[in-house]
Amino acid sequence: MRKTRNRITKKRLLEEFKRAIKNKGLKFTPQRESIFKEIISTRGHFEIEDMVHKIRKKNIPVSRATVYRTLNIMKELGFVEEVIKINNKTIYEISVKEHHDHLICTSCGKIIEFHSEDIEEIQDKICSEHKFHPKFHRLEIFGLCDKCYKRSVRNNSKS
Amino acid sequence: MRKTRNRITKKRLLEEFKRAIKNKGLKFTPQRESIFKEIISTRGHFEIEDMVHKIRKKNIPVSRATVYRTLNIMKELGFVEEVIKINNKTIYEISVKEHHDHLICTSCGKIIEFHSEDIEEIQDKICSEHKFHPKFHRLEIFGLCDKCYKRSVRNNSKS
DNA sequence: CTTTGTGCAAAGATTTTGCATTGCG
DNA sequence: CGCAATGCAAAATCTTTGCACAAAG
Repeated sequence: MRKTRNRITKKRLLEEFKRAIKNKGLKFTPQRESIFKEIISTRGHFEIEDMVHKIRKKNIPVSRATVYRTLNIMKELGFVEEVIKINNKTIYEISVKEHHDHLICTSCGKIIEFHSEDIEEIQDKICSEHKFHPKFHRLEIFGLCDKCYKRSVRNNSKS
Repeated sequence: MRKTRNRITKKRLLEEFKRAIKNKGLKFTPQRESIFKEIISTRGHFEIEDMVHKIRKKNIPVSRATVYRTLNIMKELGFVEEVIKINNKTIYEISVKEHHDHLICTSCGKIIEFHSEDIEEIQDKICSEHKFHPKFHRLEIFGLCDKCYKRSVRNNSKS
């Protein structure tokens, strides 16, 4: 939904990234550009190996080392927020995109994104109660999507 | 607060773990017992190396391999919920303990735990809207604790 | 041109695994 | 005793780093 708006945002993000890189006296290389684009389009959910291969397919030579180094720069510059690993799968969060949270199916890995203004408000309240200064958050609800849930109910009744 | 109640819970948890292990035809060894205890007492926030050393200090021989293997068993049995890594730091969540969420200071690593019934309720609503069947969730708010926040304000005004 | 970036391969770090031995039940 | 668990060391992963060469500005 709202594809157009999304594309504009991506373009703008890339520009911001370019500016930030240069401001720091660093260089804007094809590698950094394509890595950044990949991260945006995968919304931060990707695996290093895949990213390397995808970028190489676009005829931009890139090494794992460069991906790691670029990710670190992006972290420093604040373009990606945090790195977590869930079962060897690296997940980065893009800071500038509209915030959303995740429903994650532990069976098939499906990720459903959602956003709740109510939750955001409560969080702000909690933070101020604890004198905590939030930068970003991550809310993940793990469970079964409807499909997997139904399958598991079927299987359990057998055992 | 409520230390006593806490200790009872730990003991009960250990009993449950023992039962579950045996039910599966597995063996309840000193290693597994001490690993389980460690996880409970650190509330899932620990590093593998530290755990190995702590347990060895109690004169129970243990290897990293055993810790990893035990963690996998505990995951299968549902005693720990998920494994995430934040900057090379492994965090496990104990499923049975009272649920709580985290405020995590990205500067000093301090973790403040909190619980909000309001958030739980909203989550349930969201899940049912998406036909999602939650098993557990994780809410982490990253930011700066008051101390680090004040320090960063001071430093920024210099640059 | 100068300085930073890149790839490669080696080094580190973390986690898993095969195998001989130990020990719970 | 028998089967599972353990420790060790080797292997498999994942990530970082040193260095020589390439390329952005």
